Amino acid sequence: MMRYADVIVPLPLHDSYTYSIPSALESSVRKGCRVLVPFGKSKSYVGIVHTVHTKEPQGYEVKAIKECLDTFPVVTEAQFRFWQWIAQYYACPLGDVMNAALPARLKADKPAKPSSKKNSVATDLDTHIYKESTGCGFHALNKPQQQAFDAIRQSFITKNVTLLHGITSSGKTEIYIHLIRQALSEGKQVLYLLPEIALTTQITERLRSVFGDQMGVFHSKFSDAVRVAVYRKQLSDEPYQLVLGVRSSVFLPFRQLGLVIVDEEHEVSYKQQDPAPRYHARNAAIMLAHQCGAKTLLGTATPSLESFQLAHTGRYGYVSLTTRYLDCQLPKIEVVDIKRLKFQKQMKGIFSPVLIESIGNALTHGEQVILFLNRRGYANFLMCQTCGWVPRCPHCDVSLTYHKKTNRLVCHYCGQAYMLPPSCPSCGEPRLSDVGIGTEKVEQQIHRHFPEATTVRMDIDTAHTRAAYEQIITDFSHHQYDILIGTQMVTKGLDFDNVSVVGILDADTMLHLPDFRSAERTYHVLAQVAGRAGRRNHRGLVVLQTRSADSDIIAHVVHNDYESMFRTQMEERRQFHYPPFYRLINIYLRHNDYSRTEQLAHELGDLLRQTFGDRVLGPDRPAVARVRSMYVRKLMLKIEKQASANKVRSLLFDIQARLLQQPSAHGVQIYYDVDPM
DNA sequence: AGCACGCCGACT
DNA sequence: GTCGGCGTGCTC
Repeated sequence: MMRYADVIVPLPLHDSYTYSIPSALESSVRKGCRVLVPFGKSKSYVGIVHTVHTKEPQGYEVKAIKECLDTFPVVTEAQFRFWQWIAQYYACPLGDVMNAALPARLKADKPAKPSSKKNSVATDLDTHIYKESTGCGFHALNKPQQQAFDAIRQSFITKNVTLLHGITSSGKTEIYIHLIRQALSEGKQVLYLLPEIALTTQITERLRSVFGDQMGVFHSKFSDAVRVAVYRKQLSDEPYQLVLGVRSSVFLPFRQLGLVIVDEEHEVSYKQQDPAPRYHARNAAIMLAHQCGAKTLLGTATPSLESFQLAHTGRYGYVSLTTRYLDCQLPKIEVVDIKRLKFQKQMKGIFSPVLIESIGNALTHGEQVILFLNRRGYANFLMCQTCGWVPRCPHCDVSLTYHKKTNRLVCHYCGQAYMLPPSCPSCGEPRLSDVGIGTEKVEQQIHRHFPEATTVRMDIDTAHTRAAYEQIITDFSHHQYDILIGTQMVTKGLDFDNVSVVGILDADTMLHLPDFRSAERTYHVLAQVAGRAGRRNHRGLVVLQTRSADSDIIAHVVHNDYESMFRTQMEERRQFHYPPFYRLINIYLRHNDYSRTEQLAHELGDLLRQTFGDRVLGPDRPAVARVRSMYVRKLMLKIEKQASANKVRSLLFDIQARLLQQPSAHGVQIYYDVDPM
């Protein structure tokens, strides 16, 4: 009897495609193998065999599989289960999941380039694989750590997920190391997840010194060849027992997964924005662990409200660690009311007198300083002082950021750079003034106040590659620079011994973003930045400049009072129907015609309201209402947490189908962002 | 997502 | 008369 294969192709298509299996390939084609299939008039794709069956398809002419690329499956049964969950929960096609899950070279129809490339693969790997494990060594737990370790083990007896809430410098990594060692000794595999920019050489080397060649590293900045090599090794009979990786490492094959560690679990960068699948790596990791019968440890100094809430209600285990390593004190946080100082004309540009004095003190004592400002570039934007005209990106509907060094206007959304107009195109005024501050301007003003100080900037512009990023960190920790000026990037678990002062230049922009999470995020970021200050036996100082000196959040940060922040924020979330009490689904609608976009968005809104009533918000213009010349509208759905996610999804798909039936809905794209950040 | 097919404007 | 613009519709 003729055999057929349902194949997943790496395209955003909802249907599965059925091909006939030529008799010559009958023995090799099975579930999880890659096959080369013709698709359309002239193209071929590498797809993954999903099902093999004998049911002859009706209504179209079946094409045959051209080639089978594997003798053994490259996607395991467990991975299929996980793919299916991602596709269903995040409302996206399996093809999108396949795209995210497999390194590019596994999806290429030509095998990796021969000989010359092979060498570079080998050297690439060598740089990431150390010789031998140095065994246990320079790593006994202190008493609080040992207690936390025991409590986590105890908690895992009854809970699948445990939250480790440990303040900065409490030595969470040591605890992870002991848990990993424990799991490995039981023959189990461990996945250790870190946010992209927290996966530095520092942490890699630390773990490498303990686990040697039992550990593999999976980073998106590694070459595709290295990623394929790690993927293949995980499929082999001798997989890495420990994988240290970024969010996409949840898609690696595991045989005996026993423990997943999600470090910095509160990090919003775990949630993928674009493209689909828009998955949350922390939540996906919890599901992966669940499907594999493994345990999950969430670690952070500042838990997300979601995780803390689940720990609070007993769904997750909860272990806290409140003692700092080597008893180094938490820094002193001095709040500076820049609104008042501005009024009294005491501000020295963007610096308060206190900050200037503290920086000066640190420098004379040979200590280092970190200045934090969550905006890169020179100025926020330019504005014509006469008519108020502001340069905007013609493709993306956001204002352009002025970069002084290159004398260009840059769209921070699509990356496009523009020449400065010689005069205001709207009224002809020859001078445009800059509004707001960016890291570039901070650096310039620092040079004015401290001409002898050496400075380095860390933001996407200076640290766009992993190497550049690592270089800045290394140079700064070797005191090649006195002052580090940076965006969010400087907040990520970096430990510099010699930093005595941290300046937060403007806590307000973050706090006033039009986003229900802005208060929580501000707390996370400020608490993490503050944790960078302080040396062994030497209390650090944080100068926190703000226009909202009397706001709750600032007080919570100053008193290191997570629980009050939690209570205050939870009350707001409850009142305004936000997570963790409600589940959010953003529905995006995209079209290249302005009025059609507007009209269809309203029609979709009406259809949604017929089913979901006032759980529907919008349509609204999203923060960026036009991307690459497509108009975008956003609707938001707020669903009670206890409602069935499957029911909601099928209702959504019904409504989408009804809208797309109309001839006027031609050329419209609809996509979902489940649990948006 | 590609890629071909198709139906209208400016060229040899 | 034909070349080519990119709108639209399909891919097992």
